[in-house]
This record gives sequence, C-alpha cells and structure tokens, in this order.
Amino acid sequence: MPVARPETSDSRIIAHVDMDCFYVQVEQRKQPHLRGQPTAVVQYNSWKGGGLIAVGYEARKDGVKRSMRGDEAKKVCPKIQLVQVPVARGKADLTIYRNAGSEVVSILARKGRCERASIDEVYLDLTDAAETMLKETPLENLENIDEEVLKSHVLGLSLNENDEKEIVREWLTRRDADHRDKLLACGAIIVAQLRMQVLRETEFTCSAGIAHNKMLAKLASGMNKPAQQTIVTSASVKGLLEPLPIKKMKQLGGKLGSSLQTDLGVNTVGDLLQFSEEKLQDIYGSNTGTWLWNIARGISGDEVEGRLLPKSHGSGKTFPGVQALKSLAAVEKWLKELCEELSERLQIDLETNKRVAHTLTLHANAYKSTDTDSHKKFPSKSCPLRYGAGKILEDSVNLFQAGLREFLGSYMSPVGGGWGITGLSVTASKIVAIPSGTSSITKYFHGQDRFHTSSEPSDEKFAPKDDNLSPSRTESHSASHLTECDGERTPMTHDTFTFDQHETACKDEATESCLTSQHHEPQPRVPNTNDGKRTYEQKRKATKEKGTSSILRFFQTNSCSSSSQETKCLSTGAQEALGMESEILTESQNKVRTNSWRYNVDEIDQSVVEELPPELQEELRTWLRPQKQAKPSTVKRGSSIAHYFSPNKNEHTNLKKS
DNA sequence: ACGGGTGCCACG
DNA sequence: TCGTGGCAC
Repeated sequence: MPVARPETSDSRIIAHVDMDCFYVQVEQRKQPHLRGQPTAVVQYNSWKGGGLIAVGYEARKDGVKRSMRGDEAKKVCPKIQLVQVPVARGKADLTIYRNAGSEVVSILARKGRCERASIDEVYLDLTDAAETMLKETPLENLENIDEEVLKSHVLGLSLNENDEKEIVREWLTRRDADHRDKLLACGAIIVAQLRMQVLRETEFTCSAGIAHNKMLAKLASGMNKPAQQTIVTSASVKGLLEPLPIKKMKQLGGKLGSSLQTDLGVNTVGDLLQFSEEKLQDIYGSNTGTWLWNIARGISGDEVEGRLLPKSHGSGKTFPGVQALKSLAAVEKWLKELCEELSERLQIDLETNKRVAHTLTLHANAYKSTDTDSHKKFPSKSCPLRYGAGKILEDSVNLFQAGLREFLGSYMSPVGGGWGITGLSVTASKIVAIPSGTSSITKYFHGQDRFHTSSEPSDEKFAPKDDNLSPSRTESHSASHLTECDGERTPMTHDTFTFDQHETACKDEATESCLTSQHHEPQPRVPNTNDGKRTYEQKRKATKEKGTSSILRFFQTNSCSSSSQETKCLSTGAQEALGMESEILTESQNKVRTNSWRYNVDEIDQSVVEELPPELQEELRTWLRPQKQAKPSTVKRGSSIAHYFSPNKNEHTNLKKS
C-alpha cells in the first residue's frame, strides 16, 4: 500500500491540520451547554450504551477511551455527557460532521494548496505562501509575533519549559537560521493564523504540524493536542524518528507494522535504518521497500493534492449478530434506506459542486449458516451509476442479487435462507466535474428548449448561474460548496475565496477583532467553558497571556457562541432539483441550492443527443461516459448512452420525507 | 460475529 | 477495469 516516492531535498512547507475530537466539538457547538463538560459522541446507544466514536479531552482525562461502549464510559466517568450521532433512515447520519469539515476546509484552503485528507484532517502546502512572506517581511524584523505562534512547539528546541515563548520567539527570529528553518517559521505563522481563523469562523479548535513533508507534518500534528501546533525542523528529524515506535507511523499501524516487528525485530523507526533498501524490497516488494527505507529517514515525497471534495460517497450499515438480514425483502428494505441517503448526497454534490458520479458499487458482508469455514467473501459488484434514488436502488438490488448468487453458489437457493447479511453499503465513485457555467454545453442548452422533450417545465433547469458564495461564516456553514483547484473541473470557476490578500504575518489585530465582532454576537452564558483546556495549559506552566489574539484568549473572552446560525427555511421550489424525484433537502443544502443551476441528466434522451452537433456530442460523452449496462444478468437494457439518457419510467419509489 | 461508518489507496 | 485487501479516524 505505501508507495515509494522519491524526494528532492525537500524545502516544501507542509502543514497537517487535525481537528481536536471533532465530532465532540461539532456537538458542543450545537449544544453549548456541553462545552467544558466531559463529552463523548456515540452511535446507537441501545446496545451497551452505544459505541464511542469521539471522546472529548475532559472525558479522556477521566480515562474514557474511544472504542469503549457508552456503558463503560459511564462507569469510568459517571458525569460524562453522551451525545448520539443523528439517525436518519434508521442509520447513523454523519452529514453534520461532513458539513462541519467542509467549513474548515473552506477556510484552510485560502492560503495554499489544500487536500482534504479525511472528514477532520487537512494537508496544506504552504511553500509559496511561506516564501512570499519571507521575502516581504524578514523575520528578524517581526515585532508583534502572535501569541499563538509563540505557543508553537519547536521540536528539539528546548528541554525545559521555562520561558518557552521567549525561546520560541528567539528561534523564529534567529538571524542566522538556515533558509529552511526560516520557511518553517513562516509556515508556523501562517498556520497559527489559519487556526485562529478557523476558530473565529467555526468555533472549532485544531492542532497542526508544520514540517517539510506530509509524513512529518502528520506526525507532528498529533504530538501536542488539543489546540496547539508543532514544528519539525530538519535538525530534529533524526531524534524524532529514532525512538519512535514503528506503529506510530501512518500506514504502519496494522499488519505491515506487525510484520516489521515480528519478522524483522524492528520496534522503532530507528531500527529500520539497519536494513538496506534492497533487503526491504526483497521482503516487502519494491514499492513498499523503498517507501520504508525512505520514511526511516524522514523522507516522503508525497505531494499535497489539491482536493477539497471527497472522491466518493458511501452509505452503509452493519447488522451484527441477530440483526443479520435473512431475506431479500429485508435486504431491499435496507438498501432502499442506503440508496436514498446516497442519492441525496449525490444530488447535493451535483448541485453544489457540479460533479457527477459514474460508478455504483455494492458491498456486503455475509455468512452462510451452513458452513463453518470456507468463508467466501461476499463479492463487491459495481455498475454504471444512474441518478435518482429509485434507479440507484434498482441497480443496487440487482448488484446484490448477482453477488448473492455468486456467494451462495449454484447449490443454495437465494430464497431458502441459510444465509445472513451482516453489512451492506452502497458507494458512488468516479466522480468528475461537469463542464461549468461557461461551457459550451451549458450555453447550448440554455435557451434551447426545443430539446426538452419531457413535459416538465425545464427552463430553469439549465440556467447556469455564477455562484458568488462569500466565505462568510453563515455561508460556509452550509456545507460542502468548495471550489476545487486541482483543475479537474474543466473551465475553472473564478475563485470563490480570495487568495491571500497581502495579509502579512502578524499585523492584523484589527482584522481579527473586526471579524470576531462581526460574526459573533455577544455570548450569553457559560463564562468559562474551557476549564479542561486551561488545565492542560497550566500544566505547561503558561506564563501570562499578554498576547492579543491567541486561541487561548479566544476561549477566555469568547467562551462560546450560539449555534443560532442553523438555517431553518427550506425552499420547496428546490425539490425538483434534478427533476427526477423529489428528495428531501437538509437545511444546510438549501442555501447553495438557490444558487445552483440544474441539470437533469435523465431528461436528455437519446434523440436529443443525436441532434447535437458532433462536437457537443463528443463533449457530452466525456462526462456522461458511455455505459455498458448496469445489469448483472437478467435485465438487459439498451445501448449505454441511450440508457443513460432515457427517461425513467420505473421511478415509483416514493421517498419518504423525513 | 460489535469499532460504526466512511473514505483512501495499492495490488492483481 | 474491476474486485480485494489494508489502513485510518
């Protein structure tokens, strides 16, 4: 899995930003009375109190650990607040966390190439920003270094904890520092600003690592949590890695790491140094071998991908033990729930990001009661994805049946029982951007209503619109509209967020307070929500904070802000969005929706396509990808494009509206 | 066969 | 290309 990538004496400035116990923070923002209390997020609390999926720092202090059940957590920490993950369609629904993650990404993406690594982690390539800063403002001249920057942990810098900030200040402004260290210092300043900006606009704290590559940045972001940042200087790398247990390295937490320990006696990253690249390659293959050899030396050439949006969407659920699904009807029932969720998310992605998914995959876990071993795995199956919950369901059911037949073999009857499904998921992948507003197709369709063969009033469906989303708090609160910058989108829309704006390192106190006051009403209640964090802080003997804008100070003065920004209104006109089926919209999608243009793939039928000028047909094909038919056996449909475009008749599934 | 729900990547 | 397996949070 790990793949080797060479590296050229790396002077990039890479940051890894990691949200602190993210789901807990999301819930605490939603319910501010939870702030400062030991809190954990659980899902499905009926069985042993539910499984913990996030634990706040106050609760961690009491010994609560992820992967306890709710009951155990209560035992260890009786006053713990257990918040349930929202449930929709009978399953956990992570939408609010995804959207919260998008809020964060939209802020972090302002300063450089940004890669959404997971729902709560982001990589940033700040090389350009750091170089620019260094050119324009020599560090030695920096007067007001922000408090938050001074709280950085600089690996290898000092052993005691006295005068930490002055030591950091000296390091940051050292005249004789080498160029790479100066760039790191600039990176740290930028990251501190970004983290404060995230806090101001989202109320979320995060931790960060700043280093010369992704691996080291990731390592560092976890070293001082919560709400702190850690800098990895080149000089510190050897000392950092040498004693580091191998399992701490990303990718080595599983079987590969175990193999290194048991097969090679490698317990720390330093132990790896004894092995030649060839030796490692012999054992683990050339890619993994080289990768191991490199990471032992702190080398990792992985680039930060400019990707703000997920590459796939999935919806799944497990049915452990007695809950296992034992009939096709039960499977269909749950597939319907899963497909409806997936479809809704695809709609939103289409409308807010103008992307379409091309592949539908069904995964299942199953057992056969008739055999103890020979656990054949239930095979995944995929097919071209057609939009609309009903069609996704139809295809999913077919994929499932194909998988089931294969799973059972020809001996067992699919209806006879003797099998159980313990997990089901549907995933949409191969998501590509469709030509945006300026594209010829859009223009062509716009005002060409003779092409609208369906009876639906389709006029507005093809009205492209520039979305002028401002990055303001309330806007960004509403979910995942992010402008991708990796060029996958054909003509790139002009940036939604302004880049940079000569915002030099330390000077904008004014901007800050301005932002703060503008986005936050004076907070009622809960004077000091962050006792836990402060304790943490006290531990490191923080000297007084005279600084003006540190994150710590935010807590002291701003405690918590209302979650009043929940949007409530839902434009019903939005319902016909992609035309095909009515789907419920969550509040968060509502806003962007009014700004989005609509595209009803299924209203374009074959004859329409054939009428298009050849070059447009070609263009269409590039994103509507000819499909071989979705159907495993039984049903066979017409030619791919025709099928893809054909108006859908069997769309009777009524989606429930709640 | 309880760490659930997701999401990413590499390999064959 | 598709399907599997591994890893992570």
